[in-house]
Amino acid sequence: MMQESGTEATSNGPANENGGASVEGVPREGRPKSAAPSAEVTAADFLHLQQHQALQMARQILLQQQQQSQPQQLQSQQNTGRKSPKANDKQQSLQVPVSVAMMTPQVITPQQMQQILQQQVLSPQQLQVLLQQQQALMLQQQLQEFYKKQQEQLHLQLLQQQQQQQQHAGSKQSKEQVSAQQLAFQQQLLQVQQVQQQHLLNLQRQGLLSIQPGQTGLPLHSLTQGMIPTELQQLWKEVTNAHVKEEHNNSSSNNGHRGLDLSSPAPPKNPLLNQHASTNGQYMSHKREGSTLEEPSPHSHPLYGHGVCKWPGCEAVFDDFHSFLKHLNNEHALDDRSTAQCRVQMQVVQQLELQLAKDKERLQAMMTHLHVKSTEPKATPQPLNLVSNVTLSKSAPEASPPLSLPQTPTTPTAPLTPLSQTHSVITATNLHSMGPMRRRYSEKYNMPISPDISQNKEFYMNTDVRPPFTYASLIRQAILESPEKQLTLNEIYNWFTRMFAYFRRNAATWKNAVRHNLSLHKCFVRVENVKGAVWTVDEIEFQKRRPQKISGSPALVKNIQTSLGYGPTLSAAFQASMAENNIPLYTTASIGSPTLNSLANAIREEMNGAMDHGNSNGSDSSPGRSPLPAMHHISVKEEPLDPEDHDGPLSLVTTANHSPDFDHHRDYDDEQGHDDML
DNA sequence: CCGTATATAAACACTA
DNA sequence: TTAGTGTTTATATACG
Repeated sequence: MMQESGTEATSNGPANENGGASVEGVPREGRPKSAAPSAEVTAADFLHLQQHQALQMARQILLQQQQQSQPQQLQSQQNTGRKSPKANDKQQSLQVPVSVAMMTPQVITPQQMQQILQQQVLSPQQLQVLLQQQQALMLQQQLQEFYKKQQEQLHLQLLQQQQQQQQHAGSKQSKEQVSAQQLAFQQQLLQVQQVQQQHLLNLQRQGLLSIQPGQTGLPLHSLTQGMIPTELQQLWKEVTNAHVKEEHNNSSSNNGHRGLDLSSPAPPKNPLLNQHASTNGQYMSHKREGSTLEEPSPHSHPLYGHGVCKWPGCEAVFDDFHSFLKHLNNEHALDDRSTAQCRVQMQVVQQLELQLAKDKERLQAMMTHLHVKSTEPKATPQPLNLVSNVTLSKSAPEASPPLSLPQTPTTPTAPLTPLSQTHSVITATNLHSMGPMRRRYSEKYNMPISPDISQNKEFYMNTDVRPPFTYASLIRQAILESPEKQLTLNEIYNWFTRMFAYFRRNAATWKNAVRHNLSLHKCFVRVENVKGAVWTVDEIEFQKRRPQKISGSPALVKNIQTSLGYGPTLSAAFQASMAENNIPLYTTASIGSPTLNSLANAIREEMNGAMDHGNSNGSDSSPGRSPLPAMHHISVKEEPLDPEDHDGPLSLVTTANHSPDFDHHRDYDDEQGHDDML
């Protein structure tokens, strides 16, 4: 296992080495990473373009629906997307997203392929490339079909709605119904989007777009998340308005979107439902070896469908299953070619899994975003502006404006921190194989965590992302959150699984870790109980060990200890959460969250106990602020770069509530690119 | 390079 | 005997 994590950590690294240099990351980035070329902009723009087209399409349909006059001209909209200034070389592909098959590579007939293979004109590597191209081309063709179907479905659905609306023009329509309809519509859009992503994927695989794993995540993701929600919202508004105006009844419209399985969930307005669904989806993804692909059965074969051999690059037709089997054994026996093809297929699967993970994340983000939106309007726009300001004005010498912009929109959705983490994780390798939580929060101050704990909480509860806290921190929090400040081991387990999707798998591993931590750290005290034993937290011990951690930097320790008192690991998390709660989006959003409050209290307690001088702490009425000044101290002394960071948030606190987040966010992204943050 | 902190794995003991 | 709980040791990694 450990070995795994090691390699994974490495693979995670590439996420953003360059970004890491931005603020505080510079000094300690010793981790291995792959280079981070700069093709991302192109890829990102490409995706952007595709999304744009999807939206265009949707708009078109909407227009149609509302005006009921103009004919559909979806295809004509295809080339209206924007182009990246840097993407000149790729513009060709960018401009023809839907008809990529027209691009250079030509589809080779099975016979030709066989010939090529048999004559061994090509090296294995060349074969791979060729196969990839062929696969991509075929996929693209399929995708085109799918596109059409999607469009038709969308159209059909909307037409149905119109009809229903007309039919029931007299009756009244509940908002739930409207939203259900909208969701259905959204599902369709999502599907389109997914297809487009697959499309992009194909291009990547084909080598037409070179995107490094580490890079894709950030730009692509930020783009997708950034753009879709906002624009979707607009679309929905349009839809809503139209509906409201016409006052039609579409009670059964929900059924109109039966199109693809994805739309089935179509939850009326309950975000929890959505989250649940997505959570399940994540679970599904864990069983990767599972039934995602076709399962062999006595009468059918995964490589045999509709009378055609589905071996990559082979489309041989067979009337008879047995002849297919014969073919399979003869033509696709174990040899270099098959091995190479198998490797290619593995890559394909990997990519798809990666894509799936991304899409899941996006879905989650969208859900979260929508949920948030209901309670907290206009989260998206604000951060956006502020971010750019903050980023540009202060710490972000390296922050590329174009990137920071698209990034921001995502923020409100998925927790800043986690989101970025997710980026790296998902992008770099896969969700499940992250390295150990090495990254301690000793970098404390730059704990970007999320602005709103409740959001973070939700995020971690539903997203299979490793929380950026140490086991000790988590255990402590679990215990402190409990009414009696004591928990049994099993209760601690339950807390972990309840609060973090990540801990719903690999139970043996993390449970062992929990036990290990309980035993290892003096701060966890086992108390015999009537019915067994419970674990409690010895705060004094807990705080004791922090100085030790920091002791690494002798000169600073004093200052840190006195002014901060809190340790990197544990309180770091809390600090961050606190800080972010109070400072950023907090004012409005966080109030409702009990967890938040308890957390804040815990932190405050911790701070009070720990901060001897209390100057930083005492002066603050708000729990969130105290950490920051302290952090400032540290940063000034320990890391020259950080001050800027936190100066920013600090100064901004008074002025703008949202900006700090993003500042952090950016940092965090960098951080997380390198590591897991634990 | 070293020490510390953490994560992970695993062996082992104890107990219900 | 088994599963759960605790303890302990070993190893790897990140970081100061």
